[in-house]
Amino acid sequence: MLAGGGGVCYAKRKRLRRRRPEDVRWGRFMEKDKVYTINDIARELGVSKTTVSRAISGKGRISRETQEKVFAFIEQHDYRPNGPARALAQSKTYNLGLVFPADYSAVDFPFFKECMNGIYETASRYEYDVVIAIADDQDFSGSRHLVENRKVDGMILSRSTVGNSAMQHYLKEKQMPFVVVGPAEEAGAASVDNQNREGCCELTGILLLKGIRRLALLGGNRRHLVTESRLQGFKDAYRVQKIPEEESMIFFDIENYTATAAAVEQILAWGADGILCMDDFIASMLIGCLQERNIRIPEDMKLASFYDNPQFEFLSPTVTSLHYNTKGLGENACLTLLRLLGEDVTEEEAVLNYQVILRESTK
Amino acid sequence: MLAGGGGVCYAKRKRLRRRRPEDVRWGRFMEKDKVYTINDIARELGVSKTTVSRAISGKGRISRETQEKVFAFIEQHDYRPNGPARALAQSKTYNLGLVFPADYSAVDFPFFKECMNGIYETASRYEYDVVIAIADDQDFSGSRHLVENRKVDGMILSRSTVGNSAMQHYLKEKQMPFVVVGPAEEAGAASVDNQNREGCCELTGILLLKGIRRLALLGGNRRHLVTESRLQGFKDAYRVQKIPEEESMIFFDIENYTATAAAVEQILAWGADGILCMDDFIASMLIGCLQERNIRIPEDMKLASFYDNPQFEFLSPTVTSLHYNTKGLGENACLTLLRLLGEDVTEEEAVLNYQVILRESTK
DNA sequence: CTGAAAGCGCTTACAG
DNA sequence: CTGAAAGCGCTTACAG
Repeated sequence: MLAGGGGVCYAKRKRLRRRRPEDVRWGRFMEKDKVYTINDIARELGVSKTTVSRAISGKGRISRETQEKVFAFIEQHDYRPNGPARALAQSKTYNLGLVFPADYSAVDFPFFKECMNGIYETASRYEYDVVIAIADDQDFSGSRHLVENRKVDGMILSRSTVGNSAMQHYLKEKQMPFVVVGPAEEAGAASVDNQNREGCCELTGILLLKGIRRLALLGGNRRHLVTESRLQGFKDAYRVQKIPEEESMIFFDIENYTATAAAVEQILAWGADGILCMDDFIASMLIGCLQERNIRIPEDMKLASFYDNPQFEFLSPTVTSLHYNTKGLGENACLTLLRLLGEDVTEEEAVLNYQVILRESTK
Repeated sequence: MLAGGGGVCYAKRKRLRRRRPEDVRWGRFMEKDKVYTINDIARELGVSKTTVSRAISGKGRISRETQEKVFAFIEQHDYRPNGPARALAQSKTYNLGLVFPADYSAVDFPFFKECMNGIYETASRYEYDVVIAIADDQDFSGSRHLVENRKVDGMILSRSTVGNSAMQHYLKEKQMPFVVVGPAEEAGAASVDNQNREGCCELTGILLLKGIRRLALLGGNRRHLVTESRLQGFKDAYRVQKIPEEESMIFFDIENYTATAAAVEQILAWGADGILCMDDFIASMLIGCLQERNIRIPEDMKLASFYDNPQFEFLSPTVTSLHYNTKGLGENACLTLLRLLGEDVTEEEAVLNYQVILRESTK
């Protein structure tokens, strides 16, 4: 509602003549819930807007007294700086871009959810907002829009794929700071990662120690770099325990039931007694597939997986899996980016450890 | 890289003296990849920036010839308007806020993912970006930040809960346009919803027609309005088929395994021959719970669910469930909001139908 | 159809 | 420690 404005509503205002100084003085456009500008504060307090700005930002010398006066006013009238104005003056939006891959499956979502939560919370703590984009290697126009229209100060790429280099290259060329979650493609690019290789090595090692003799590995999309890291970890375990790799069988790109069933066929013919799945989605397809063939888990076949998706916690049998600190991963990605942006980040990084959770499927 | 600037890098620029007109004339700060402003275009083309602005926006009269000249230049130099500057001048950010609930469980994620995709794609089509917030009824400070710092033009609340009225009330008072996904709390607030009541009525009806005599309903969080809608649909089906409600048994707030097990106890004692779950998460816990007791599905107990989460597609038994057009829901939410913002939305809304997918669990 | 000018609400070198 | 002034890159009523 406008006081004295004659029923003029917000949405229509742009059709009116431009608001003029005298209108403000006369209170013609004063709303009940006035939105203060730095000018209003300066006027009311009898100081210059330079001073107000300094009090708020804390940059430059300012007397304690003046600063407190400004703070009191701000507090009382719930003043907040106008984002776009600040962004224009500082060439800084206080926005972070978060890029999701277009092709992630529903099962990856808990990963992205956790990651997003970590990023969001951390960004908020530093007064940044996060704007999203969805992109894949063929089309990252959404991300390009964010950089070209100067809507963000930096970006977080939430999954690195083998073919992602075009986008990373682009960002580097545009001098847009970015960090990638997972191994980075572009030389010198910042990245955060949880220890996929080490974790997979540990999990594989445990399976081997449990006496599994013929272990199969069901991998996901080979273009996802995480797949490669885990493969390395798998091989590491064989090396450490001096077991020849011939006693393993490896599959990739297991992304649907058909692929799973085909792999199972071979795995059974080969005589495996254990299967390691690179993610919970594969594990869930696998369980269905094995049950169909009346193969008992863990009696006939041991099973282990990654991610430790809470959705599969209640299935029977429960699946031994590797648990990551995904939220911490997001937090660290954000902290890393904030540092690139010149923020004074003093808080400690989250520790990105992993732990193997043993359940029925490997009993 | 800067031409003639002496190895000065972008990040350090703010420590340098302010860039002056003569620097630009002398090319002192010209980067290889110059970022053009509307002023540059005007100068190069020998027109005023007013004209350039008009050519770009298409507002006001402008000669075809001039417009084409401007377009050509823009195209060639890949000019994009500076977002913050435009936002400041127009009091319009071209950002939409998307509010996620803080408490959604992993199983809800496919829902939010689909919804988000729909929103993102639609927003992009209208040149809007989407910035996220995470909020619950107790704390919506993140959303408040978005409105108070004028970072968004409108908001989409991605789930309506019973206690959500505080936030909706706040938005209304601040005159921030918003639309809620699901039934709206605040009178007169815009909302989009898929037909939960109708869908649940249909699914329930099918179960009853299949000869299930004692049907139990396992509901989710009662504070989520979707729970209420589905309950109504459930009751509708009984009414339609003139079956007394005594032949049903209803539970709410089934959010963990303990609650599920407790409900199952009662359900079995009661002698149910069918169970309808309000979401896939409940269904997955239920399957585990029933298998533990060696109760066969569908022989001993029929089962049906909602959402049709692809993650559960490969489990055995496969579960009969209701499939929604969640992405369309997001699209429509976005279209509705864009209309509230005065955008000229001509495209048609997605149709939000639902369909029952029959699977093994009700055979 | 086009342009000069004022304005959006901030920040920041510069000069007291 | 404080302020006047210029600037960030757009838009838009107004006057040709």
